Amino acid sequence: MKWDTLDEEPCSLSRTVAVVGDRWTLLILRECFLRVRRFEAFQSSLQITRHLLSERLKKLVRFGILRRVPYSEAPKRHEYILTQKGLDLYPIIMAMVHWGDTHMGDERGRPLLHEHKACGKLFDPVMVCSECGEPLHAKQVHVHAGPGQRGADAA
Amino acid sequence: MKWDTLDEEPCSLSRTVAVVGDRWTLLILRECFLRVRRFEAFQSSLQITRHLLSERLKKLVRFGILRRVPYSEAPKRHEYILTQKGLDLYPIIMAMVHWGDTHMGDERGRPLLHEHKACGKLFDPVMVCSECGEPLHAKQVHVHAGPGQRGADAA
DNA sequence: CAAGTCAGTTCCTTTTTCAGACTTATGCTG
DNA sequence: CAGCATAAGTCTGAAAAAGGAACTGACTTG
Repeated sequence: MKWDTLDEEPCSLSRTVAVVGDRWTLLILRECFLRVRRFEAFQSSLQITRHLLSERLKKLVRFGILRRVPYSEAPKRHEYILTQKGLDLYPIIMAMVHWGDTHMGDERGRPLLHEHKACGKLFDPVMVCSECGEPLHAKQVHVHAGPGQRGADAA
Repeated sequence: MKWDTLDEEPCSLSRTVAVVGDRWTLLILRECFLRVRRFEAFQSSLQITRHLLSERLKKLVRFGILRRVPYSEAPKRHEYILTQKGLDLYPIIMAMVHWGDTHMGDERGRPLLHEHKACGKLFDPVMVCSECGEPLHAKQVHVHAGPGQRGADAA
């Protein structure tokens, strides 16, 4: 597998994996959604090596997930803010959190609870069909080749 | 970071990342959802080295995502089938596919189209609140510490 | 009975990752 | 203004993971 051109594969999953398909990147994104924005803050909360953090942040900026915004001119300093493209990763993160809550829990209960400000309740994320609104299950989905297909790929 | 105990972190995202947080594992799961089940089939469609494939399949079986089921006794052969725990990863995969469709597309259009058998239409997956049914956005969610929290973690 | 298939395993090389020290620019403190 | 702190990196050598390719073993098929 040539990981450097994974984002050009005729498979949307591969293209997403090219961006978020490694452990550190997913953990960095978790921190972003928890409103962490600065290099030192990422580093100390994740205990990631500075070298890798630097590299991963650059990659996320290159892919347009984060924007590097100056917050101080005197000593030039920047923070990393989620773009819309980055914010749109939220369902992926929430789906992973929910799966972890459901299948990897321990006796202490879930680590975090999520409140939906719109309705004021604690909730779980549910994935539904955009057309009929019913919850989706793998076995009820049929896959067709789309216009962007080459041979046979994707999920 | 001690990757070998990531599945015991007080953070549901970390625990999920422990299982699916690498590129090969995600691509293997894609194939599973496309009904690939056998060693040779995974290997030839992904071009993964046999060594890594063997290791990843073992890990997925150990975590209870796949079940190794015999399909021939004479020469002992097995296939790898998604368990319920594995099928429940579907929203993660679909969220990734949808993000790829939306943000990593090229001029040829999307590689695959998904039909919901229940309603018969081509659809996109949408993540909604389990309580009010409205689509979820990162900025409308407030996070509270849950009973399983230690210090401060998770998304 | 030679060749092929399936599901791995073994061995060796190359690439990534890790841990920690070093750098650069600046601000704060006495 | 010397000395320490802070933020955001870069550099380096050792350890771990991934890649490539050949090898094994238990059959099956022509």
